[in-house]
Amino acid sequence: MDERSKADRTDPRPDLPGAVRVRFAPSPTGYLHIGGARTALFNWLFAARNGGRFILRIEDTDFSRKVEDSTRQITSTMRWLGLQWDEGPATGGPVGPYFQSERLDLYRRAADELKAKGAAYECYCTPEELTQRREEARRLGQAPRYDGRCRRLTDDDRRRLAAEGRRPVLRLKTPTEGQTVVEDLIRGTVVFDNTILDDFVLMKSDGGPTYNFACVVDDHGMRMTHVIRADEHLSNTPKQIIIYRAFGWDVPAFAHVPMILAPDRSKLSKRHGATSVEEFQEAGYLPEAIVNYLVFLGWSPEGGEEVLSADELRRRFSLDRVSKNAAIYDINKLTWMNGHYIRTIDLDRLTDLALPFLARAGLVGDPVDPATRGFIKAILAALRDRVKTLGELPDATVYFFRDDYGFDPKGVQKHLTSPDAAGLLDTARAELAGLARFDLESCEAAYRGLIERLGIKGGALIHPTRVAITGRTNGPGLFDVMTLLGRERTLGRMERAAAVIRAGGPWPEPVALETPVVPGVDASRRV
RNA sequence: GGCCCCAUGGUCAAGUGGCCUAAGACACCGCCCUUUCACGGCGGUAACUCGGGUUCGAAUCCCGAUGGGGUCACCA
Repeated sequence: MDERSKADRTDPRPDLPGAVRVRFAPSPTGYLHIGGARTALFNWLFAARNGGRFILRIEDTDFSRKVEDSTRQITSTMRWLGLQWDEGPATGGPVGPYFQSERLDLYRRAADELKAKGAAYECYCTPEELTQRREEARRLGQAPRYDGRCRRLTDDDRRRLAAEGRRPVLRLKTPTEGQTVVEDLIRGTVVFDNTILDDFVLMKSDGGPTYNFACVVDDHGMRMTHVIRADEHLSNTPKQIIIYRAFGWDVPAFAHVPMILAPDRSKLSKRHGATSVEEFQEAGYLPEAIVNYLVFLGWSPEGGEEVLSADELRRRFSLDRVSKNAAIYDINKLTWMNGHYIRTIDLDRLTDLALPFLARAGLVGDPVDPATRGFIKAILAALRDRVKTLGELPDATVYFFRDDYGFDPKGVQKHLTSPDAAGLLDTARAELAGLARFDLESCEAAYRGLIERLGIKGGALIHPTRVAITGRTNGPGLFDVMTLLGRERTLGRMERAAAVIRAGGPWPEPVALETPVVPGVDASRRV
């Protein structure tokens, strides 16, 4: 039993701010994985809830080439989500550097310390030899473990082997009996038999640390009080605890959060479609929706609420309400939640968020002039509860920006083919033309009056008009659309439609827009 | 395969021995609202993996089986 891994342990470094210190330690793979984002979120929330600090550390010991770009990508996405770190890249902090690639001397010194203590030793076995022995063990049905033969090397042996040109690795002398116990804040007590461990590698022959070693040296060096990470690391934990013990260091508290799985219950990977938050960002999901959705994947509040703001979350998050079972992420629910945020956030903010999507589709300039911005804001007010992602905006709004919008064949068929449709449009157009003011109330009053006089159903006039001026059968209320378009464009479109009806077609095809599509996202939503 | 974790509806989940003839949300179906599509409202279909225990009583505790997942590198 390790008493030191209890949650209520004291701060090992009172001189550092925050009693609680947690970290998110991604490797720079080029994007922020959805699972990583949730791990980061849980850490961030835990720190906030406990008045602690959230540290970002980049685990780039094996990603020499594109570290900078990847880091930029990850940090910018984290900022976009609102997960600001207290210490880390760009912000710095008292226990940096926050890139593992810049901490090599720290690992080397730590390695020397273990070697001096006799807790670790050099091993000159080559990868080829090890692979060979592993295969042989497998063939004999034995566990492929390193046999510890280099533990017994003499100084002469080492000189000789080095003279052969062999570069050694550093291995830890692991206990051959007993048990290592992980007191996990989420899983409870987890016991591992030490016999399953072999003398694993701490430092590679190129002088770099292995993951487990770097992780321990850094978590200790950065004074982490809690290590909150994905479940897949649970089986690494006994190794890490043994490293802490070899140094004589305090062990932090561990909390292994359940994994996020793909719909087929396997580990989330690229073949499942969208796996990075950047992809969702591009498809028009809002950060608050992603955060809200992600936190509910594995955590639930005491009340039955489903929608909580980040501030609320920061006040209420707790590790003891994190569930133990892996969760499958459901794009449907995320999309629903996104729709919820689209229709409830501040309209000006929604407008700002929408702008880039419209610009990318070529519907508006970038930047937009104030008048256009106002126009877009008004459109959004009428349209916001009809879209679930920002990515749908270009298609849903084309006809406000262009006159070459296409006509839905079914809509035309249904509402613009009857012989008197053209006449009806003409009559209505004349009515609208005579209006003193072209506002929502006047338009509606005019139409209601006309409908009454003609003795027809509202839809008989409203539907044809809608298809004529928008090309489609759905959208905001007709009078909203009319006033948004203005008198001139409304009347012009009605006149043009009447002409096409009389000519018997043809009706323009829908224009092609560049709409960002996330693989796997759109497909599964279109049910 | 060894080791470890997990197991309530299609999905996320509440539930910590009696309040469970098991909440809520998404999705789905129906109805209502309505000029369309949405939004919203109302209602419905749908679950405690199985087998043993413990107990007066088990979704809740224990054991086993089954299933799913993770992990077993000089990757992180």
